Amino acid sequence: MIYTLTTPLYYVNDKPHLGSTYTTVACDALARFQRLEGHEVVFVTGVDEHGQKIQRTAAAQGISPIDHCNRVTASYEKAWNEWDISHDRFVRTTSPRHLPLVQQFFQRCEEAGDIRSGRQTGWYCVGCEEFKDDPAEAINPTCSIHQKPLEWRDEENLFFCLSHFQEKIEALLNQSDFIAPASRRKEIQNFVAGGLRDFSISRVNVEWGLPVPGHQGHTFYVWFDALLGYLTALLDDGGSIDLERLNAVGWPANQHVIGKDILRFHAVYWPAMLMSAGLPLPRKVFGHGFLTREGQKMGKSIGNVLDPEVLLNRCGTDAVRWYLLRDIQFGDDGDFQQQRFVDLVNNDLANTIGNLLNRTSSMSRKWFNESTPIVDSEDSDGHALRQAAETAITSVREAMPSMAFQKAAEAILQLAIQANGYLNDQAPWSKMKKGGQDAEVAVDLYGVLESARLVGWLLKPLVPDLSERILSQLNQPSNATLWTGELVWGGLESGHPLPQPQPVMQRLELEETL
RNA sequence: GGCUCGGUAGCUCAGCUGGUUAGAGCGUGGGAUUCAUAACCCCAAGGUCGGGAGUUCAAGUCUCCCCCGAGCCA
Repeated sequence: MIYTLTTPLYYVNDKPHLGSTYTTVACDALARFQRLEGHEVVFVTGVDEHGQKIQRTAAAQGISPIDHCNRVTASYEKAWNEWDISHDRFVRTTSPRHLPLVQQFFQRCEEAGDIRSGRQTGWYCVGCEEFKDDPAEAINPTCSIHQKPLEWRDEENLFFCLSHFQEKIEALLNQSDFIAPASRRKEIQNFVAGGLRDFSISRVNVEWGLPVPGHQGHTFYVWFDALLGYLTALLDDGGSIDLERLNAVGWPANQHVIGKDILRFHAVYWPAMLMSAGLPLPRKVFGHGFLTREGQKMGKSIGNVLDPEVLLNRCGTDAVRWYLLRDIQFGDDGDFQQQRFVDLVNNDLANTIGNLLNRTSSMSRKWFNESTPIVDSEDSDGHALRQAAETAITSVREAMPSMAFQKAAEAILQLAIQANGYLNDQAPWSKMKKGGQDAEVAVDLYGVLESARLVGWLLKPLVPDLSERILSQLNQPSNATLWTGELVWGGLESGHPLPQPQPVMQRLELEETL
């Protein structure tokens, strides 16, 4: 049973910004979790490269569209590589494999009687690649999103008969778990209730697009072509491009993770297209929120854009991943606040977790021959921290599948906090001073080290690098592909050598504003 | 203009189907401790739950009106 997960296919207008990084990191955490749980995962990401906007952006730079695409796409690949994203597929809509898939899909829709031609006249925004509803007699209307003048169009287009799917789409949206988070459902339902209108899926005079078979001069509308990239990605396993193969390679997707702005395309247009082509529907569409910065929308005009590359180079993946996943309720809008970012990373990662490991490992080495203490299984099994550890494990496993990263992170932190508290209560350093209580101290430290080992494993999907450093500090192999066998109390070996402790997480000291 | 989602401690937010003195984390102040990354632990101050009216024995939690913010559609 394959677990298929997708990010949006990002539009290659510019290099990745913080928003696309956020989405991708979140998907990465989920993908890693599902793999550790034993699922065969296909994690898809990629880029959407067609459309008039790309054509014009390239022209403005005096380069060909494909050169522009190659350049921007390379920046995505580089970024995901640096962020250590564990995607299985990276699809490009300019890939030669994509064209036959789009044409096959289109033919199915055409044969199903869901394609018609029609005249489309009206004001068009190239930025949105959409016709607007401004009245025909409007003089110099502008797009409210892009603040750019609309262009008058009068052309023959092919239309997808979305109107044929009114009832079916309504029924789909009535399923309580199709759109997540639930708070976004009504907006889409109301949109659909207003009556679905056919939408055009081809353009004339846009050369930078895939040709529509049997319709000279038409290229596919970017959205039609882009959504199909998900299918191309799945078929990109060395086999043939054949829609019949889809269910063997991971379709339907378990989850499309997207920004809330493109929820309509994924929850309405896309399912209808799939229905027309006789293909199964994705199980869930998750529309997450947007990030602001210090309470303000990020934008070039305000000049407050936070570049993920700067963030990465200055602070590292762990810090940023942790902050984004732990502090922002995935689904809701979130605000990036630098001071809070620094505070949380230092408190949670460096102090609570890092220092816990550091202090305990240091004690254990000092008093138990540079190793973990030797305890018998009875003492280990009945350890005071065992319950806390098992609670944390259960919570993480419950929270992660629904992308409740915040809950998972809190559960892990809770275990570390309890272990720190336990140490302070037991005060092994005092016992050692008094003498004669080595056996008791051994049990105390074993339980804390074991908790740290579990924290290390539980952090793996969220902050994989830090996880590895924690486990290696405990002299544990971290290369297991499954964590089922690891997430069991008592896994830490008695009398196991411990390396000289090194801080696993540096405190962030940011003097400057990033 | 219609619709959707928010408005709870300085900050970010939890508060399910209405029910004891409204919670957490961060920040701030104080204390304790020394194993540790000036760390960890404990304690404290701090809120008329956007405003108003209503339903109820009882409302942050339900109804209506208004104000503010974000977004979707016009």
